[in-house]
Amino acid sequence: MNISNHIAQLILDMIEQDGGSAEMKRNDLAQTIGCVPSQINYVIASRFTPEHGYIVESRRGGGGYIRITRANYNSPNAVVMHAVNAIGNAIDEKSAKAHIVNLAHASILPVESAKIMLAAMADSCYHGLTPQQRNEVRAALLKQMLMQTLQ
Amino acid sequence: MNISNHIAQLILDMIEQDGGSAEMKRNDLAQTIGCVPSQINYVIASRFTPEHGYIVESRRGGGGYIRITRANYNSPNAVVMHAVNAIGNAIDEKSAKAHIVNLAHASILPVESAKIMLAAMADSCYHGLTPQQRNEVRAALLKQMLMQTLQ
DNA sequence: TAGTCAAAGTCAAAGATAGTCAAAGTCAAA
DNA sequence: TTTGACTTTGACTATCTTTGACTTTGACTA
Repeated sequence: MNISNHIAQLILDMIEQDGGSAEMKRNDLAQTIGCVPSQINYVIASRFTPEHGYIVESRRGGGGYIRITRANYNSPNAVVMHAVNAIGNAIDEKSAKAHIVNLAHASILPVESAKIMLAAMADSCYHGLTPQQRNEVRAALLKQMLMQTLQ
Repeated sequence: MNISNHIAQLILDMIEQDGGSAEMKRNDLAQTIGCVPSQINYVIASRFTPEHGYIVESRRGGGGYIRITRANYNSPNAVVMHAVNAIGNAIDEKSAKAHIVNLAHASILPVESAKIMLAAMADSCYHGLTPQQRNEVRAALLKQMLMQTLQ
């Protein structure tokens, strides 16, 4: 068993115990497991992504922490998760908006929420970026926003 | 829990108790908490800014004090427009989130909307961009989303 | 008015965390 | 054997907090 799987399992256990979320100090966790701190980042980046249904927040400095929250996965949420997984790591304005409109149309997203997300998908917001960058940032944003609605 | 959070919580409680404002002696507060006086300044500078919706007044010398007041609002649209104007063409994650939390706290933004916007402000969404680009795109996005809520 | 003391303000250094990135290692499949 | 995906490592960076020396301001008294 490699170390990364071990770390992931520990985090999963913490989330389970804590009823849906886990908060930890990166250095402490690395210490108890016996790995370099940055490996925690690797594990999070590879196994606790929005596609996997997790939201990650963190803070540096004294009192810093990493918090991982699992979106709860009931049936309306499954549709959103499906969309999140379909987005990939880049998406153009039209496709992004189509996803949002679909979810709103299916009454899975409140109209208010959909409007805000639509506003954030407009190409005009991404002035100064290459088309490639735009699409990548847009995908990241859309996924984060959609995940947020599952909280 | 770090000391700064503790100080912030105390101040918040005082404001709550006093119905919107709190007045204190910096040295006394530092004494009771057990920190150096200048840490009070740090907490105020990082958590009780105008962006967070607070007004801070103070006076040195004998009988000196620090007074922190939660700003009160009248016309919701005006407040949003004020925020939009204050954002300028670049903003960092902390300030952006402060604005949103502030508007939500003043019941100008529904919690749902605020959550979505907060998700979109996270630095992690802007992977691959320079700090400058991040702040510019973030500002554009936040303004677009806030404008969207105007009625 | 000048001097003294009692506040609060400023700022930079040190400390405490977490993040990024690229190089090197591992291992299984082609 | 080569290749490529995945993992491990550590040097370097970014951010947030804590501390204390020094400065500025205001009130009061001689």
